[in-house]
Amino acid sequence: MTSESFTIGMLAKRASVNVETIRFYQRRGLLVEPAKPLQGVRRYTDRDAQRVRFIKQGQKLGFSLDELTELLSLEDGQHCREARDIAMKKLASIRERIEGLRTMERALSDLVESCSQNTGAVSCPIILAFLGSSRL
Amino acid sequence: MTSESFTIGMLAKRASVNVETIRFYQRRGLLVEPAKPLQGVRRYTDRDAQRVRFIKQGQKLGFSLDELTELLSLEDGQHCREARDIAMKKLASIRERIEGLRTMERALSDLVESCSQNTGAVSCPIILAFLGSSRL
DNA sequence: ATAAACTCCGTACCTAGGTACGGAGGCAAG
DNA sequence: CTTGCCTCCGTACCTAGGTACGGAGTTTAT
Repeated sequence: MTSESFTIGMLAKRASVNVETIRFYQRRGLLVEPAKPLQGVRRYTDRDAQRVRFIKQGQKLGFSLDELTELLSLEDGQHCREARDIAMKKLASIRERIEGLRTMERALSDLVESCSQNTGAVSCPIILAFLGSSRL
Repeated sequence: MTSESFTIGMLAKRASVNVETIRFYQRRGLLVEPAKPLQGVRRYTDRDAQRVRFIKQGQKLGFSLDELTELLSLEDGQHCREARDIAMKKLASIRERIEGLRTMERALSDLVESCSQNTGAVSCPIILAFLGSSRL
């Protein structure tokens, strides 16, 4: 049922990306550009579509294209330790980002709250907080 | 103690940014470029330094330069409700980002764990998970 | 067989938030 | 009065991850 090979436009459709994205990945070295036949256009296979989906999937998990290039070099599934190391590093950085955002969240929600209690409108606590960098 | 006015280089130093950043903010409309005297160079005051620090402070809280432009228009402290609305929107988007990251964190830590249990190295679960997009 | 649709290829453009460069003029100290 | 920073100004460049454009060749459908 899976067709043998298809054009770049079909590949893009199968992987739910733009044709330009495919070309961009080729330029970035994430995908190999198949040789162009003397007559006709380049042909792609399911493996290419799978690779593009791999990239998109990885991006959803927060991996950069550089990191995905690294992961793709382990494609054969025989480098579990390396893949795990990359994933663990990414996990650590995600946890850091969560912590940073939580700090922002606390500071900001404190500000919003003090703003709500600010009757009379003498001066807005948010503006004050930004101007005086002592807190935050 | 506070000097009356100073040059762009001094302003940059006081606000802990590069001179180019000051100029960039002027181009973006976050800072007003003072008129250039016929003789000599432009002069800046403590208010300018305060404004730059406001921007840097806001960035730390996750505000974009566009949002800070908006906040700076409320500088007089008399628009508490508007400032609070902006802050609340930002708070909501920060909470969304935290949720997204937490989803990534769970998925990745599951992968790392299954990787650790993968003795024999038949095929790496991380690679498999990326290839088959069914899970995640 | 011809028009529509698609591919190929290079290049330019986009957001965000700056950084870097280079020449011309100003300014202050020795 | 000259050496050596500093300012001014425009423009180009950077990362990340693409998107858009345009002309020429190819393929497909009618």
